[in-house]
Amino acid sequence: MSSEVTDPGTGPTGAAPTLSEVAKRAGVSSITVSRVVRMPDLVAPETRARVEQAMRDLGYIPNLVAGALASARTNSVGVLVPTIANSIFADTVQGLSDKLEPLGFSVILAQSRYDAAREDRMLAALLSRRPEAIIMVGSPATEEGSRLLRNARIPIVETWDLPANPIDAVAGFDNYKAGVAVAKHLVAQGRKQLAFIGGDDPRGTRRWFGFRDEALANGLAEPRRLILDRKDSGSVAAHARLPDVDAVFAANDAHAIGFMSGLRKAGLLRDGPASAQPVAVIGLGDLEMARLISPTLSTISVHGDAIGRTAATLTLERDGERRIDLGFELVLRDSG
Amino acid sequence: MSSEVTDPGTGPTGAAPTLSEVAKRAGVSSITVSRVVRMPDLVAPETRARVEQAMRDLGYIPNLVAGALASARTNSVGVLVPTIANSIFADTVQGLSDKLEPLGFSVILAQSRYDAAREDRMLAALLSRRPEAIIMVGSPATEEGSRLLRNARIPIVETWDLPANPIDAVAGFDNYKAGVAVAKHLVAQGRKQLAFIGGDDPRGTRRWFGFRDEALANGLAEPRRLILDRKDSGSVAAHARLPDVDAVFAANDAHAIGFMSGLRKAGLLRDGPASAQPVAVIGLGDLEMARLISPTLSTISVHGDAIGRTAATLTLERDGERRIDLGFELVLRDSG
DNA sequence: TCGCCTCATGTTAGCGCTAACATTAAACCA
DNA sequence: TGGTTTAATGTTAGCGCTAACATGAGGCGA
Repeated sequence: MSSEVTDPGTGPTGAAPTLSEVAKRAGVSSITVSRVVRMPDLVAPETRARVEQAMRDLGYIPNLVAGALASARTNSVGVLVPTIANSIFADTVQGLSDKLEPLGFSVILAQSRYDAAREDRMLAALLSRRPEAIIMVGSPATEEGSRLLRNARIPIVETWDLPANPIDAVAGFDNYKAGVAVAKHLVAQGRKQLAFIGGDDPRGTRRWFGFRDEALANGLAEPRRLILDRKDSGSVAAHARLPDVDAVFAANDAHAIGFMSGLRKAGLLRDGPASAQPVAVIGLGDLEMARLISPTLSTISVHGDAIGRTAATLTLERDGERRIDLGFELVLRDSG
Repeated sequence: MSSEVTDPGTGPTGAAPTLSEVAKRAGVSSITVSRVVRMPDLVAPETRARVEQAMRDLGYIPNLVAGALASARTNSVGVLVPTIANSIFADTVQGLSDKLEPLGFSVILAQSRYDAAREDRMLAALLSRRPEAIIMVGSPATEEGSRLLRNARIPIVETWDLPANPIDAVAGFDNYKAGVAVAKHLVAQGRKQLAFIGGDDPRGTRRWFGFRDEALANGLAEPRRLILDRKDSGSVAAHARLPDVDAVFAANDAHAIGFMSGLRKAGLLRDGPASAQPVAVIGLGDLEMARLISPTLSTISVHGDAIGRTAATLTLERDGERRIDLGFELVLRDSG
């Protein structure tokens, strides 16, 4: 009851208060304070109350850096994405972080910017923080990156694809099949001159291969492939470079919408249904926008947040299936 | 020249190799290895080469957790955003991380999900990792959060707004003025029945006040304010709840585009210029999409990535102006 | 030749915490 | 009653690294 106020708090004078300062103030040993923080059930209620009061008095905030070193558990996961801005990967980061934060894990975020050297640097930087797992979009671009991850002896989750020889766990979908599905649909619609626009990153390329192979398998001419620079704002101009095509698969919704904008300028966009479109456009990602614009965008819907949540689960559970195919859906609307 | 291969690498057998294992293999003391990692210039070239070889042999990855504890420098910054998915805050995170990663800082990311209690928990979680600075969107929602940050004695950067009494530094713009600018423009266009749609978070509310005050100051009726749930997919339905309005300011581009979709269904959207629109629509954020859809979206353009970069600079430089107004621009296109 | 400086490397102690193993007192039981 | 369990707390050592302060060898000017 009587709190022995020997010192009214070191206050925000000097450095942050430590466990042992709290311990001294509460008249217990530091390990008892540590227990109050981590396993309060092991401490008698009165002692606990005294310690909690001391923590409040001093404004104690546990130092997880020291705790991590002592316990060899950092309670953090490293997350590597190509980019976080304007990208569907943000959904994945949100999904995994929603799952991990309540469990006391922190997310250390790094961006590779689609640059293999930077990716390796970021992987090394992440690993030097000793995360308990690494979740990344795609697979390491270099042998060196792969080696780093293999030697780390922690759960590694590759996402957004289904690599043939994963390092450890996988949560993604089959990008090749996505390309196939789009081509199949366009062929069924009677389209003849197909084209693919998008980047040349591994996943985009896999989509392209599926798209092309299926077109060829159906007796169509080899589709054109337009590799757009990442900054190539929405590929508005792409249409000029693709005369005569009657169907386009864009590697993401932003490119698709940009392309549609080019079509509109050329008078080749209708507000009617897919069958009325001179040029069919299919995107990938299923942004919220896709169903709000006119004509509504047909697209391959992938569950970015589910990928994140699944990846989080895979980092936490070491056993069970380590290769989760979250699939995709071809959502047909008015654009193609 | 002759590398004395006493032990061909502990290999990926047991735990990660430590500084002193590298030291033993290279025949130096651990501090020398530490120097090779951190200040290579202080080490003689031959010694350095020997140490580097040992590091390679063992696959040594420095343990920054231990280094941080010993040096009291974590080389990390905590970043708190309301949400990262589908949000313009992703630009800010990208901006700051692009600036900080090359300097060896890691980004620890946390989401508050617009929840004050979660925000406080996340702030405490971030601080327990002893970041060297905290960058957050907005200001702490609670007194407790504020106190935590004030006591942390590290640079704190509040962004996306210009709070009257910032904790430390600020990089943002005046949300109130943004609302004023939009109302002013709509009034000049001859619009009479204004409405505001968006969330009721602090920044959205500030925009609303500016918007309302300016409308009233111009003799218009008090604008309607429709508070949308965050999940309220694009506010397609909002139009039904706002009959008779002839101008709408949406707190973000997604809401604006959703509202336009509702207008289109109601036959109230033209492909012509702003003057031809029965209902003017202005967004905020200037997503890439804004200029690709039809009609193109008029919007308040804010520089999310510049906010991030500026925030990063403010964490690194303790002196100089600590309140940076990045401004905004009213970008007029065809929607209003 | 001596004192002094510089360069390269080493020694020592400790960052703030936790794992693992005491220790003590009370509770329990046959 | 004495041994054994259980609950509550403490002691000790050390996680892997770095700051701060030695140490020693060689260079160098007078």
